Amino acid sequence: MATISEIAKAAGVGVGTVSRYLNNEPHVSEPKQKKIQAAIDELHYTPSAIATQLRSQTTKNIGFLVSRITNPFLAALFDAVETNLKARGYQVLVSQTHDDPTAEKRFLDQIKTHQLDGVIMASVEDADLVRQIAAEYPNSIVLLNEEIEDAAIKQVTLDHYQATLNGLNYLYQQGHRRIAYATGGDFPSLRHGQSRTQAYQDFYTAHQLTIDPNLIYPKRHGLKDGQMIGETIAQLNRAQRPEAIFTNSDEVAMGVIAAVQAAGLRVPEDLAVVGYDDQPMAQFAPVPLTTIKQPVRAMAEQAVALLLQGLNAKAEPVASKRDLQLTLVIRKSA
Amino acid sequence: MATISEIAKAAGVGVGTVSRYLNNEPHVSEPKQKKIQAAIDELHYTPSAIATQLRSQTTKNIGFLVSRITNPFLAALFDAVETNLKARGYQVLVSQTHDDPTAEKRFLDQIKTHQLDGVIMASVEDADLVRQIAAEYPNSIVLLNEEIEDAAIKQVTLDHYQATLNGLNYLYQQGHRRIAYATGGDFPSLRHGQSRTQAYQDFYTAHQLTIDPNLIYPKRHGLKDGQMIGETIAQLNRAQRPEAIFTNSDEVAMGVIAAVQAAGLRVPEDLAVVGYDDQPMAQFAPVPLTTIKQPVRAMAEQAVALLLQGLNAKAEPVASKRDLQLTLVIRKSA
DNA sequence: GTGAAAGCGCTAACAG
DNA sequence: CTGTTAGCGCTTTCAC
Repeated sequence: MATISEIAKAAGVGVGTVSRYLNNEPHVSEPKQKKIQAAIDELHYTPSAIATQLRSQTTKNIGFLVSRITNPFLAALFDAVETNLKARGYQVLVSQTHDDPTAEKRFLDQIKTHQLDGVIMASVEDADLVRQIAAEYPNSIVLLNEEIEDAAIKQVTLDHYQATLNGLNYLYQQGHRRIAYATGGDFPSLRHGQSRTQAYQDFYTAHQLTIDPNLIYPKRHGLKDGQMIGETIAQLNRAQRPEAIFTNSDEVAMGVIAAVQAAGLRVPEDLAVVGYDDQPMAQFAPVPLTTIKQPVRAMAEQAVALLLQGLNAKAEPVASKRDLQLTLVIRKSA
Repeated sequence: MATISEIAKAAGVGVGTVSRYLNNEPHVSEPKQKKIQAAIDELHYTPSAIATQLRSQTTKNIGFLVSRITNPFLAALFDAVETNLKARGYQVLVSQTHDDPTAEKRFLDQIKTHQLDGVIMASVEDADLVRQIAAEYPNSIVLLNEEIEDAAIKQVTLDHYQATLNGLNYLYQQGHRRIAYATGGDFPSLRHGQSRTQAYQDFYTAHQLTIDPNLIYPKRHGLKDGQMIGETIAQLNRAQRPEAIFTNSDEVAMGVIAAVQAAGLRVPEDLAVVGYDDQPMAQFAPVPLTTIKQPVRAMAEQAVALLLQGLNAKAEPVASKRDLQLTLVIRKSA
């Protein structure tokens, strides 16, 4: 594997000149340019990125952390982030936690070892750890799709509280009073979904209704989980059964729909269902899904801008908050 | 940011000793170990991964190339690959081509610049380029979900020909004779899908049927594409309309189902549909999908083993071919 | 056991 | 314009 000094020798010039030529700097005479290029071609030379990284103390690598990329919403988020970052000359490294905090820790360690210039976290397992690392490297971390109560942490924030309220109120307008709620994490979660859960509680209070604890499904976020919830609901008798369910992800919603339909219930007549995210699949569900659309592109853009403005001195403009609207998309399921 | 020599100085030892300590090598006396550890703690030292990489000429980074990670099947493949590789101490870097050959080229360049120890390609845009790079770095590239006619290229191969034939024969047994075919790429593609397409042609020949060119849909692989195909089919009159359609991915199949159902046709009575991949979503489709299941885990394992055996001297056993079965999963759509 | 020193391949500062 | 040199932080001989 040829090195820069071999090229220098072969071209009969100094290594500095080769370096300058490689980096398109001025002050390299025509004849030497030709000789250098000839040497490069002949020896099949390719500069070593690692050496450059060591020199420049920067890798141009950004880490992206997710619980699992098979979650379509997270995949869409990654898609947008990667496209964005690649266009700016960065490579993206993906790590999945599969809900394991140690995986998150190992991931974050890479910023300490300088393998990563920065990270975008679309999942967080251990909020305290994140706070701690963020305190040490405030410019290298940004949260996307997760929010932590901490002004010092860069994060993309959306008004999930209001969006949830909108969804719930829509259901209310349709005449539903017994509305079940399937959270994405634990209930109440300390982070993601906290504001959604808060909205659920406030909604009940505002309408002077009482929450039926049996209608809270603090399950995980998969299709299978939704299916289990749907089966549970289908077994309830008429009085116990909720009239509608607000879920925290389209996947859960689709699982619910499949299960209740299999049990002979109709959607939305017997059970109205509202999803969250507006995944592409949502409109192709057995009953097109009413859901809350997240502005994936804008979210990714803002996350990237937030991160890059911390890495580079030259501040990039951060996407405006105005683009970060969550909107209720009404379809046939509710 | 503390460096190893600062630690050495603080601990009153030589850098070599610190390095040995860090790497758990023997020959470091107890007292020095303590002093070194104390210095490390005090200065918050973390070794620089880049320097180690430059020294060792290896990054422990593997690249994974896909057209787009939002394709659920590719996401599942990545999930399996990443999990596998992480367990072996490697980090995975994802690049999406979005069907752009230049993106593929930039990606492959990283193996020349030694940013990546190796790559797994789950998509290939320019087969010639891949052949060329693979010839140069035979140990650093493995193909997954793509096959290129070239014995010198490491790749995970499956019998798509037979699987396609099985799917088609199943449709034949159900009494269908006019069977449409939606390929994943161009028809005939030179790579992926080539064997599937070949099977389609051979199937027609074997049953002494004639292929109706109008029943070939050489579209791309998304939900939207499937939807368009479905709309096209729905507009055909009874005589022109196919009785069944064999698609090259579940996404396309689901798009087709949604569109024909929307147009008032019944599945499978008016149109039987067979998918490919057996994505999780497939069983939750409006009509649970008959499809061909790909052994994702085993495929990923074999790809990783194939790659690692090339990178390390110590040969890892490659997963057996026997696990790489494609199986027809019969559900309600056909 | 352990310190000193020589690089890994590149860039940037400094003389000419 | 351009060659030389000094590191970036780490590992690995090689003596002592």
